[in-house]
Parts: sequence; C-alpha cells; structure tokens
Amino acid sequence: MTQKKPSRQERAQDRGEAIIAAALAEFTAHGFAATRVEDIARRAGVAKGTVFHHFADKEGLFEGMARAVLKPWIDHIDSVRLEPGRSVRETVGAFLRPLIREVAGPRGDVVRLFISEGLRFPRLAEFYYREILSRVLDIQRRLLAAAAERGELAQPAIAEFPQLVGAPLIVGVLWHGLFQRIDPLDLDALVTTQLDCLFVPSQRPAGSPMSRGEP
Amino acid sequence: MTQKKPSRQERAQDRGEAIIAAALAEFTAHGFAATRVEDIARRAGVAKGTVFHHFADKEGLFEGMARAVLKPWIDHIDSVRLEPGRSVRETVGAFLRPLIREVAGPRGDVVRLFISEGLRFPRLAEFYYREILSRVLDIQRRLLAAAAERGELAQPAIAEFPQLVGAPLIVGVLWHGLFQRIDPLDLDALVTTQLDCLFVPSQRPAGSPMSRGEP
Amino acid sequence: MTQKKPSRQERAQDRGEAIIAAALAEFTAHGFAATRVEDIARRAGVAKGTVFHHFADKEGLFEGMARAVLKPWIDHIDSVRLEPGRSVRETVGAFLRPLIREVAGPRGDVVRLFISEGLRFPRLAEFYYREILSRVLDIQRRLLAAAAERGELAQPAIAEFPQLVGAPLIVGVLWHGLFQRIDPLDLDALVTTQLDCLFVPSQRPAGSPMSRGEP
Amino acid sequence: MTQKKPSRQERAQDRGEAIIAAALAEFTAHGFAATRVEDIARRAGVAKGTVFHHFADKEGLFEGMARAVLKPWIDHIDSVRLEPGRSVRETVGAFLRPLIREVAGPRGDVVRLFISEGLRFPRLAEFYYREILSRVLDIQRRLLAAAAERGELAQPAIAEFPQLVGAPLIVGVLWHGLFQRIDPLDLDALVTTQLDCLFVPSQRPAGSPMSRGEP
DNA sequence: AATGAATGAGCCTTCATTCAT
DNA sequence: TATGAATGAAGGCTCATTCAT
Repeated sequence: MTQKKPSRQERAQDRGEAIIAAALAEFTAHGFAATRVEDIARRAGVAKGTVFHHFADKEGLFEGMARAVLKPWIDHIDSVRLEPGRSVRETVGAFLRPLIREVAGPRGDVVRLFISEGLRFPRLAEFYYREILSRVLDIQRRLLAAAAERGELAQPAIAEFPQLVGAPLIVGVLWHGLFQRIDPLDLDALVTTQLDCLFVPSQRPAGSPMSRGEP
Repeated sequence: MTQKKPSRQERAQDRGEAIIAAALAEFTAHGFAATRVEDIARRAGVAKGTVFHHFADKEGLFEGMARAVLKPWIDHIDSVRLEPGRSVRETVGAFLRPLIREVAGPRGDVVRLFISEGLRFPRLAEFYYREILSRVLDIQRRLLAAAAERGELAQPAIAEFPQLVGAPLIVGVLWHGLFQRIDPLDLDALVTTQLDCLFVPSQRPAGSPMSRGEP
Repeated sequence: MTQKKPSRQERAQDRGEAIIAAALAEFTAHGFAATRVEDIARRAGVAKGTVFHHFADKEGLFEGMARAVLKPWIDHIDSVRLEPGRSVRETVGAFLRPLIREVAGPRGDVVRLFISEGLRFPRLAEFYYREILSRVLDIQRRLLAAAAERGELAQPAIAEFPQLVGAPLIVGVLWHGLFQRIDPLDLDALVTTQLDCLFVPSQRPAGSPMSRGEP
Repeated sequence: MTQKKPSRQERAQDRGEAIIAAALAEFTAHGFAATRVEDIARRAGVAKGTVFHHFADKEGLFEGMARAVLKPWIDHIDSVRLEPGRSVRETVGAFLRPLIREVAGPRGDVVRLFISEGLRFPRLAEFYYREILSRVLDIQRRLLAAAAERGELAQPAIAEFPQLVGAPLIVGVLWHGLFQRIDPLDLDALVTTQLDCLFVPSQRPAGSPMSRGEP
C-alpha cells in the first residue's frame, strides 16, 4: 500500500485542522476568555506562532472553529424533506432525533459554548442565526404550515412559533450543562413529550397510510 | 427632621450594597471574565481595596451578588398558590406573566448571565438549582399533578416534565439576548401558545365541586 | 536633623520621577522602538506594572519624559532679553553658549532622540514645535529685527531666516552623534564662525561703547 | 523583436534590485525598526525567504540598500570642479542646487532615514562618512581654500568649517521632515541666504570677468 | 535559487490581589 | 475600615529567521 508523502500544502491544511480541533476542545472546556492560545497550540502539536499563521487572532480562530463545526449541521438541516406518506410529526422527529443524540454527548458542549459566547459577541450570534437558525426556522415553518393544512397541529398558533419545536432541545442542552449531575433529565422523553403536545394524529381520509412512526 | 448619623456598621452595609449593585451592573454588561474589579469599585464609589474588604475575591463577589439578586425571586416563587376557582392553567399563567415582563427587560441580562456563567462555574449552577430551580420545579410538579387529576393536561406525560412549562420562557430569554435585534420574538405569545399546548380546558361537569388540590 | 517621613503621595511622585529619569536614559540609549519598558522599570527600581500605573502606555511615557526634559529649556528660552548696551550678537551668543555646552554633553543625546523620533511621530514633532521651537524662533526673529534696525546684519535676508542662527548648533549636535569619534568638530567655534558671518559690528554713533563680546 | 530570455544570474540580479527598491520604500516610510521584512518581500514581489537569500539579515539588507542609494550621489560629488571664470560661490551653488531639489522631494526621506538610523547604528554612520561626507568635505575644503585665496570668504575662519556650507541644507531637510506642514520653509532661499553670508563678491582686479552671483 | 510554513523568543499590556498608611 | 499605589504573573500578538520542499 503506497502512502503518498503529503505535500507542504497538505501538511499545512492538516495543521489547520489540528488547530481547529484543539481550539474546539479548549474553547468548549474553558470558554473563550479563559482559553489560552498557547494551550490550543500545545494540544495541536504546533508552536504558538503557528496558530497566528493560520488565524488572524484569537477571535478569528474561534470563528474559524465555529464555521468548521457548524458545517456538518448545515448539511443535516438541508437534508430535511417532508416525504409523501410521512406525517409532519414523524419528519420533525426524524430531524430532531440525531440532534438529541449529538447534543446529549460531547457536542452539547459546543452548543452551550455558542450560546454563552453568542450572548457576549453579537457577531457570533448573527453568524449563528444566519448560517443555522434561519435555515432551521424556515424548514420548521414550512413543516408546521403543512401540518396546519393537514390538521396535525394541536393549536393553530403553533404555526407562528417554530421556536416551540426546538425549545425542549435547547432547554435540555442547557439542563445537561447545568444540572444533569444534580438532577438528571431524559432529553429524549422531554422532546417526545413536547411533540406530543404540539401535534395530533393527522385526520387523513381513511385508507391513507397511517404513520405509526413515533410511539 | 433629624437625619441620624449612620453608624459604622450601617455605613459598611451601605457600601456592601453599593458594591453589589455595581457588580450586578458590570457583570451583566460584560460577563464575569471581562469585568474588572476596578470598574465595579468606581461605579460603587469606593476604592478598589474596599471591594476586597467586603468579598474574599472576584468570584466571592459574583456569588454575593447572585445571592442578593435571587432573593426577591425566591419570594415570588414561594407566593404561588392554587386558589379555589382558578384553573391550573390560570395559576401557571399568573406565575409566569410577571417573569415574562421582567425577563423581557433588563432583568433578562441577569438570567442570561446566570446561564452563561453557570455553564462555566458548577458551584453557581448548584447554588442556582438549590435556591431557585428546585423550588420552582417542586411547585410546577405539584400544579401539574393537580392538573392531571383535573384532566387539564393535554398529555399525561407532561406531569413528568415540569421543565416544559418554563421552556418557552428560557428559550425566549435566550432569543432576546441573541437574536431579538435580527428577528424579534413575541415572548408573551410564545409562552401563551406553549400553555395552550400543555393544558386543555378542564373537563369538569358544570356545577361539580371545584377541586381544592393545593393546600 | 529631622527628615519627615515621606507620605504615600510623595513617594508616588518620587517613583514617577524615577521612572521618567530611567525612561530618559533608556530611550536616549536605544531609541523608542528598541527600548524595553521592563528595562526602564528595572532601572527605576519599580515593577513593570508600576510604569503603567503612572503612564498609560509606552508612548505616553515617552511624552511624559519629553515634557519633563523640555521644561527647563523653556525657562531658559523665556529668559532671553535684549538688554540695553548689549549688541544682538552678544545676546544671541549668550543664549547659545549654555546650549552648546549642554548639547555637547549627555543632553545632546536627548536632542538627537527628539529629532530622530520626531521624524517618525508627527505628534512629537508638533509638540516640540509648539513648546520649544516656535518660542525660540519668535525670539530670534525679534532679535534679528532689532539687529536689522541697528545695521548689525550682514545681509538683510537673514532677518527672514532665524533658522540660520541655530543651524550650526543643530548640525553640530548631529555631527557629535554621528561622526565625532571619526572626525571631531569644535562645536563652539562652529557656532561662533556662523555668528561672525551673520552679524557685523554694529554701526552705532561714535562714542557709544562698542561691545567686543565675542572674540 | 526577440526578448532574450534572462539567464539565471540576470534574474537573480533583477530580484536583488527589486528587493533593494522595495527596501528603500519601506525603510524610508517606517524606519528600520518598524519595517517588516515581509512587507519588503511583498513589495518586491518575492517570497520572504528570498530576501534572506540575497542579504544575510535585515541589517545587511539596510546596508545594501544604503550602498545602492548612495552610489549616484557619489558620482555627483565627484563631478564638482572649480572651472575657470567661475566664482567659488557659483560653483558651490551649482553643487547644492540639485541637492536642494532632490532633498525637498522624496529623496529627503532617505536623507532623514540615514540621519535617524545613523544615530542608532554607528556602522552606518561610519559608512556614510567614509563614502559620502569625507568626499564632500574634501571638496568643500578645497573650494573654500580657493575662495580664501581669492578673497571671496566673508570670514577667514569659514575655511575651517566646510560644514557651514551644507548646514542650511541639513537643517532644511530636517525641517521638511519635522515641521514643514506646520510652518513651511523655503529651502532654496535658506541656502542662498547662507551662501550670501559666507561669500563676498570676489575682489579681482578690474577687467577680470566679474561673476554676477547666481545665473 | 525560491518558496512560505513554521518557529519561538520577545514585548507590551492587563488586572486580581496585597499591604503600608 | 478604607485607600490606592504597587506588584508580578499571565497572555495575546509580532516578526526575524530557519529549513524542508
């Protein structure tokens, strides 16, 4: 098996990725202010100066890291489709379930990091809204509109507040970060319960395939 | 009218309060890490050293401030009662409404501060849970149990998740801090919609004796 | 002999002066860019942080030092008077002589420092012009006007160029800094020769005491 | 028309010249300390490492640049001749006039740079003295000796101080760099006035062609 | 010879905390 | 108790120089 020797450029890109990975770990562990660039460098196995070779400054590094982390999430978001024969409830559930799993694990730290630093740095909040939230809300709004049309909504007003769909996820992520050790919370059940409140079984004409997806 | 000359102890207490007020303002404005003790001292009208006479260190000052801020909230929480002739839905609404108003204003900053710093300092989170959250959850749990008994719950499982009652409030507070400028959100309507989903009009037969549930 | 114990404020002022003295020494020795604040602190016998307690930053320290150094010069300048019975030539000579002596010694370093940093920092040049040069030029202009009136000027145009009076001093200071080791220059004689070229013995009515001041 | 492909050596020389030109621009703009090698490289259109292939280090680059810049000046200096039928005054004037023009323009920056950095780096001052100043002074001395012989000198002592000839030029260059914006100075008139003070119309026997000062 | 990524010593500046008055 | 000058460890960032490609 031939392993091509990596070119200088490739090595540079690898370093950049190593720095981002290290930054992710350090920033989530200590927050922006308390994270030392030197620790990031050490963890990435590079010299301090190398970090500034790849990113203009500490803030730029944070942004670069955020961008890299958010990338796969955007892909996930864009993959949502309301497929025929599937209730809105099922579709939303299918969208949320992987997020729940991610967010209950180490990725929860990232979300909490974005929340807590976003509160301090408006630019980050704007970036987060533009790249992630606006997309999610658009999709949820469309799904809720479809649900309203099909009579799946428990309350008509829900269609105005797509935030209610994600609310238990957000609360759950915060809870995990703040109180999980003291008073554990079943994130999955929390979300499911919320969905049970928002949606009612669709009143389709008999003969249509009833979705059995969600328990 | 004679103004009693304040005793040494009284003056000391006044200073303590001034420091706490200043700390509240500065911490909410900049967060724990970015707040300088000197700025707090200046705002309080005392010397930097004086701050350290009243509090062991910066963290102790933060805790002292948190304690003082949370005090009136505890009183509000302890005042909740399920009064006869009042639905659970109404009671919960009456509890949440003043919070919504507070939280949409400058007090929202404090909540966001506590969330943001609680994620970083477990002791603060524990303190917050012990003093505030556990009480709120207890009360909500009791109310939800009563609601379940009366058939006011849209889903039985809701009784297990009192967090769902506060969820829109939390989400709303974060939204105000992060995205309100970009995409305003009606906090009041958000909460109301959530309550509409959690509760259904009680199905008691007319004239039936109203439950006395809460002591 | 009772030596009053210095108050805290007095000690602080002493430190400020020590820092300025140290800054003068270090800046003249290495220039602004190559001088380390830490070295200034060490030389002044204070901690590094103390320097920033007295001055906002390195540049502010430089300015403070410049201000302190220039103070006595201003006093010297303001003391110039064209006394009766004294030729302009003598008056100018009396003004320049102490400067020559200062400038040939360690004070020359300061002048060279101001020239070389002034070229880089316009604000310093402006400060220098406002505080020192404009005063000197005013006085020289007035003296040259008097000289013109008395027929002491070798050329009428000289009255337009008070800079010519100081020119040999400036050139001499630079020469001392640049080439004195290689090719020594007699600063005193240089200035005297220039004055001999600018002024002619005054054509006062016979009988008036002719000043022979300058050799 | 065929463009000969430049040999490796020629390309190397071109690069060296480009680097020197870039170094001149950057050094005069920011001074030695504040100039970044990277900026020089970028301006020269080469990589940072290339600069260090052509010059040992930053200081070597400065010296190389100085050498290149001074070359044409040396030629100008060596061209001075006291031609028959021309007064010393005229000859000196003819020598200074192009310098005045150069020095009032962008070349003034170079002179100021050499002064400013020469004060900091003795080797540069020595180099400057050896290559330029000693030649100029030799020539001036010879001219002044001739002037003395012809009775053109206003004062005999002037012959000892050739520095007085260039003094107004130096002062003027500094003035342009330091105060020209605040208080403009006519460099040409300044030099002319000084020459008027140093020289008197030659006392040649009648019939000899009288020089009429400046053409 | 040219490149430019990587290095790491160095420096300015901040700020919580101490302590003599 | 109050003061605020002093401290000094810590950390972000710069940039001349090196060296593998």
